[in-house]
Amino acid sequence: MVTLKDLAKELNVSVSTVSKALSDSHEISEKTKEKTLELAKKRNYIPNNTAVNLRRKSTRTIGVIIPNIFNHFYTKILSGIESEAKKNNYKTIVSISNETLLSEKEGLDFFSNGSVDGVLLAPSDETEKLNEVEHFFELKRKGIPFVLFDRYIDNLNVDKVIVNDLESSRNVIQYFLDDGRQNILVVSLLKNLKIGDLRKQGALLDDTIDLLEHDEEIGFEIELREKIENKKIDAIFALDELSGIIALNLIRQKQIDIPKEVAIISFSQGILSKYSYPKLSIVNQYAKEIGAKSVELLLERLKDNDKPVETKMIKTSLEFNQTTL
Amino acid sequence: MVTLKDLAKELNVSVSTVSKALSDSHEISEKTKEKTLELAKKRNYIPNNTAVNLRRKSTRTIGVIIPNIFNHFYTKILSGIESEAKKNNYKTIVSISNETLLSEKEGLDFFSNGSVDGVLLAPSDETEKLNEVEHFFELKRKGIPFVLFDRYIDNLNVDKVIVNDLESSRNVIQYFLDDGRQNILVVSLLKNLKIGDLRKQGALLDDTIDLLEHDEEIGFEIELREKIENKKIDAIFALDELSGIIALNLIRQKQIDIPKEVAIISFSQGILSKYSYPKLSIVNQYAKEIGAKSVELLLERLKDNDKPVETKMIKTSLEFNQTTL
DNA sequence: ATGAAAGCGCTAACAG
DNA sequence: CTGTTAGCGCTTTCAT
Repeated sequence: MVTLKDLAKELNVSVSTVSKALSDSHEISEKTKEKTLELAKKRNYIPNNTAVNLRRKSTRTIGVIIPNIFNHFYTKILSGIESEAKKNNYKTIVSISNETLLSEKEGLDFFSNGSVDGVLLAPSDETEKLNEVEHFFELKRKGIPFVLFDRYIDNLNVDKVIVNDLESSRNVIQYFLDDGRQNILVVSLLKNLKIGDLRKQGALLDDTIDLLEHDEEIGFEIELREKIENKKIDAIFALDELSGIIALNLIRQKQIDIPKEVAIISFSQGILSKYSYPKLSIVNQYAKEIGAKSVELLLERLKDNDKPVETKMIKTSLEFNQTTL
Repeated sequence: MVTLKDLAKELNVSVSTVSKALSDSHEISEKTKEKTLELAKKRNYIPNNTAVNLRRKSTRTIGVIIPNIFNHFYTKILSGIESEAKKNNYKTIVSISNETLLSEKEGLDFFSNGSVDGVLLAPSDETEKLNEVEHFFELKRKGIPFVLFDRYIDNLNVDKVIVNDLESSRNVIQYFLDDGRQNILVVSLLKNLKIGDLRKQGALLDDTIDLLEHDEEIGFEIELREKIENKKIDAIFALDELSGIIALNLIRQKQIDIPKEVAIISFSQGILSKYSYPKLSIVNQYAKEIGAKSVELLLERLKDNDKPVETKMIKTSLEFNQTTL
């Protein structure tokens, strides 16, 4: 590894001269700058990031804790975070909690030790279910700037980016009703998740609406099959993509006509629903925006730690597809 | 931020005593250790990672450059990398190249400045197509340990983890032939990609086998539709998941019986094919293993930079599904 | 225009 | 058992 010292020695100048020359300081003569630049290039000099960070007391890096990397929704958020961060000359470092509380805590510990300037975080399933939130409060106590996205935690007074789930759900149901559909079934694989709560609340607009929720795919499919066989249903609203796809496939398997006999709409972020046949109509969540907004909020917080806490809401949109509606 | 110095002052001992006490050194008395630990906890002391890294000249961090985070194959690899790294007490930092040469280079630059101990890298589409590989050789010249995975680069003498694409393809075709299928169509959306080359090579076992490749979904679908209408086909082998799904949906749309009239097998990593209807039969690529093996190779390289370069091959497996075969 | 020196927070060799 | 000191590589203030 070649350091400033090495260059200085070879150029017969001091370390500080080299440092200034490389950062194009006006204090240094053009001639010296030239020579220095040339040698730096020749020797493949790269500033040691660790040393720079230590000196600057900033890393220009954002830590991201994400529950699940197999969920297209989160990869899209991640991609939004990445590009917004890059735009602002920040790097991103990702820790995947795999929906476990332990991993989430480990990730936070790692991020708390000066590796990053701030943290973007979506709590894991487990964290939500156990409602174990002490580590978030501790993070705050430690004074580490962070932004919560997608999922939320009660009473935690930090910057947040959320989605208008409740309202979106209402809109979907209203759409079905306006379309003359009377026997609506709401399905979900989000049992016990806070995020599911809001969607559910919005969906159960009146008591004619039936609900089937489960926390596991196989069981869900079995129960759904029964429901479809035993009950008249003319519309299905899936609160998550997976239950939407499973419902779609089941309906097709039963040779039930979509959308004439049963219409389907699902919360989704695109990948499974895009390549399903027929294509699902979806409630699009603009995951990229969620990521970008989170970065934005964090950078503002980094600039001014005293500014009042903010909550940004990202609106969903209904994306109709005539083959399922 | 609370530092060793702060603790030392408050405890009326030297910085080094505190440092040693916190790392449970045998040189320090139990009493001092206790007191120190207590205060550290009370003051929420966290060692500054940047300083530790600078001092140790190691970051215990692996940099990963991945072409595409929306591809389930890569997220699976990433997950394999993450857990294997964690197991070895290494952290992971991810840079997404979005299949562009520029991003890939930027990622490498960032990783070259001491932020990571070594790099895991899958070249982007663009890099492969342009065959622009100078930056890899430069990385090697800089002496940064790295491992190539999934995609490969000619003449680049580094550790590699690859998949036995060629052989797998041959096996699939052989399976079709043994099954009495005569009119096999090979489809692909991997046009111009090296990885596609090997699969193609293996698939075009004899000249009765027809090929349709494209680099874009819409065009692919149009041509495929024509093919299916004009030609007798009793088996389709898709060299990538997307073309597989598109073919599947098209066949279903045409009311052609699967698998009686047409059988389908596709290269895949699970997500789209798992939730397709009917489920696709696939060539599974064991993406997690690819990730884990890459980490393994890198850690070995980190330990001994002089050990001979290695290439690990991860074997695929055929996963049959009676509804498509 | 250049250099000396201090210091970011930590570890570790060495001294006491 | 504890402390002193040097130094990781860099930036920056303050001489010169």
